[in-house]
Amino acid sequence: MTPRFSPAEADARWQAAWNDARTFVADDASPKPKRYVLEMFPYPSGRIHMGHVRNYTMGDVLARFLRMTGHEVLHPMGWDAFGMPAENAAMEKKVHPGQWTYANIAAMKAQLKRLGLAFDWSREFATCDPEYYGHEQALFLELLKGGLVYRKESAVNWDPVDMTVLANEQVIDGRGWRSGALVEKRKLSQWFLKITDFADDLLAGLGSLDQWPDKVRLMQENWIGKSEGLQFAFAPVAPFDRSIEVYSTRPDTIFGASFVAIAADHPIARALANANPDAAGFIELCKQGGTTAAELETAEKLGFDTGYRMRHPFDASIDLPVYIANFVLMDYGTGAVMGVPAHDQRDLDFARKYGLPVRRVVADGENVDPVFEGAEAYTGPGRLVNSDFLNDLDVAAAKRAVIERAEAGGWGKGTTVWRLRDWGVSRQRYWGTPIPIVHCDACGVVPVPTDQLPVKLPEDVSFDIPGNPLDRHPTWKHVDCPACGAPARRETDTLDTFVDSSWYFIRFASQPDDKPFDRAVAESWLPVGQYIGGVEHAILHLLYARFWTRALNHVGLIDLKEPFAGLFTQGMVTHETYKSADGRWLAPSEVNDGIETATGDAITIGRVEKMSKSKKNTVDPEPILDRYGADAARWFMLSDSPPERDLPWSEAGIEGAERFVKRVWKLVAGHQAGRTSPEALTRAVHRTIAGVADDITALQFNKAVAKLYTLLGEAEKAKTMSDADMDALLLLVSPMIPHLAEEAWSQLGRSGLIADAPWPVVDPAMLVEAEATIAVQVNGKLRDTIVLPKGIAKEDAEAAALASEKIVRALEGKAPRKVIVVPDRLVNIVA
RNA sequence: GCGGACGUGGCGAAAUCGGUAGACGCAGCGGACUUAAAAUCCGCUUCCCUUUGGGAGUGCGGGUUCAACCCCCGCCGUCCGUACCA
Repeated sequence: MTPRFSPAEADARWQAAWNDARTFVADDASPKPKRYVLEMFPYPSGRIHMGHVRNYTMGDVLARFLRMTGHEVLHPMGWDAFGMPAENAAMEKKVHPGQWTYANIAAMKAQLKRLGLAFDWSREFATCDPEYYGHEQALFLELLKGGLVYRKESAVNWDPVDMTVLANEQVIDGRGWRSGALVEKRKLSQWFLKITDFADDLLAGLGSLDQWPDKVRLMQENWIGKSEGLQFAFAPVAPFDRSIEVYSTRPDTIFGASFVAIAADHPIARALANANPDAAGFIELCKQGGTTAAELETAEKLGFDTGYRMRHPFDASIDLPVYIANFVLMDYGTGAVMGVPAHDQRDLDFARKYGLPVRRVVADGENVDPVFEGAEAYTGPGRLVNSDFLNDLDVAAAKRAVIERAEAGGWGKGTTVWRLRDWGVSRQRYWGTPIPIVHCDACGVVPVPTDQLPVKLPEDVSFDIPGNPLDRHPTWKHVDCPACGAPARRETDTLDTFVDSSWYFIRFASQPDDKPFDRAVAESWLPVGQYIGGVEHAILHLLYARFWTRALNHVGLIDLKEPFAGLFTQGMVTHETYKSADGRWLAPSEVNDGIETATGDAITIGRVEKMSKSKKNTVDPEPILDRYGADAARWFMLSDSPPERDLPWSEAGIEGAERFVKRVWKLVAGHQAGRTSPEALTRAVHRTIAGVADDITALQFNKAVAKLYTLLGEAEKAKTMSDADMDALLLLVSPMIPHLAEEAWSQLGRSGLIADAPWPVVDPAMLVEAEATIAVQVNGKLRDTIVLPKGIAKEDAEAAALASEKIVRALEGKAPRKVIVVPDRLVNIVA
């Protein structure tokens, strides 16, 4: 045995061995039970970061463990390779986006390989490969045929910096999710996917995802935003002559209505603005309001009385004034609401400001007073009061009654309104999947025939000026119509990159040349058993992928609705932040022992935060691998913090991990064949086999790590260890520190790769202990512990406890009034 | 505002069903080895009291129970998500 383990030499050697033996190549035809482990594939920025290391290490441990426990495991890796950064690089560095992207992929792949991840690299692809996006174009056309794609002129979110359209999901606080620029509204002809067709099913499906975090399910539920209510028309009071459609989830409170409010860009408001400068001024004022959370919270409810009056549908004697109000949104519901101040907080604020009636129509306990006094609207349950034919009904029954009358009278309809909008997928960018459509003056929209796919991106493009290079390319868009042969134009928009990531997991499972995937093979792997990634994709990617899978199911391409059976969202890797004496952020490498190395000045240590370039608190994985090796880095990523929580990176932490790796090697190097273990050690080994298996299955790697530390400590103390126990220990650590495990396995003369060895078998007899340490309490306070045979009778345990000297002393002569015995755990004497 | 998660030593954290709180790691302290240091190994390490020993202790205040980090009620704090959604 070599006295030292040298990762610098051994890591690469074992990585090559796995590669040569095709150890981690998944076999579609395997008779073993199949498992699909997937981590969210990375954007090829050029360098991996610690977040990648953590993410992929977790998936790797699970994948290796599942292989060891008899599964055929699919654990693939690829690249989410289209997107804006490549175009930005093209502009800044005068390099083609493709060249930049593929160079980045090569660099990142080399880095990932150094981690020794058990990936099936034979299935690797990048979404910017023409093969991949060609198949994506075929799928797009299938969805078009299936009626799930349409084109519509609509107001879209325009990002003026990236010069492209954004989906609703990609606008955060009114700003582009990538550029951070304030989003503008523009009218454009856009391609949409009918995600709203599946709104109900996407919502219902969340109920079946019991291996997803509740948090993510809730976020999706809120995003889909189902609400049920009544949409109805208010009739005008002459001389006004237009009715107003409103939507309300509380039609039961209709007798409490005291005004109608319309959005600033409601057609009636705009018509009025043309005639009335004051109204126009007010509308202008509304538009100035900010959209950030803070601004909205403090924004005052403002209204403009149009002078119009609407008739109450159940009481012709009530006229409701029509206001233009700044809190009503045109793009939700009908852009108009009925105001019921007593039972809606916004309406109440508004009514108090403009002196409108506030009438109670739902009883708050005993309080039925029609004059509502409070400052907080009552939104709880209760029976209806002051409401004519609704009186005494509860809220739900009253809703039904109003909807029924509205429908019978023909002036309203029970309606479900969704927050979810159809997914606009057109992007005015170059580096994305070309939308496979030709526009012909005679034939209109013509799909590119399947045998002409892929529609490839042209190589000769320039990024000298902003805008879409495809649109200004001299020849690319000029083609003949596939239907009639007349000169026509290609669609120059490309698909949102979230389309690319909506089906890559299917392509990983099956990748024939002639079609996007083979249905039977794909179905044999899917759904993904365990999907691991950041919670930042809780809505965008995870909702789109769920939709896309349903869409493929809908057009008959796959028998699958939910792509990801299990989801795990891991925490971030964080690090302390440092600031210099004059307030500059400092990188960890610029700091030594509280001093800025360059200047010798004392620094300020800030909070522990997510690693980010702007705060300079990143740690590059590559030098860590150089210095400590892959196993220590992997071990640290799994240690201490529960995987769903943030992991604070520290130099001391990685050194601790390295210490563990060295200790394991030392144990192996000192191992002598043919000896025996003390029974306690063998018991510990079996306890640990069972415990670590449970912990890995539950993705509680930190607990598995703790158990392995304990076992190692016991093995070190024992001084002598059987071959079987030695092997078991190596097998247990092998998913986490595979390079050392292989090296030890080989040097101990074991045959084959440890990666191919089965998980050790637990001997249940070894889990049964002969004795139990029993806590003895007096009045609930611990006074002694006694060791008794396991399964001892309650009376005997009680007698042994009462015989304890410490207990006699603690009782101070008092007689026990009651004794509680929990078998093999404790005796509590109440005196 | 609404929704959710969380709150345990100096730090990251364990505690499977209401049953010995703090496993394991980091940092720290003491010791061994060494000319010395590093590395390594051994020991200690929740806080308080003078000890054999005792007391307090899981954000705060109550409650249920023989027994509460765990269940209930009310607060406080931190983080995340989200929004004039009618």
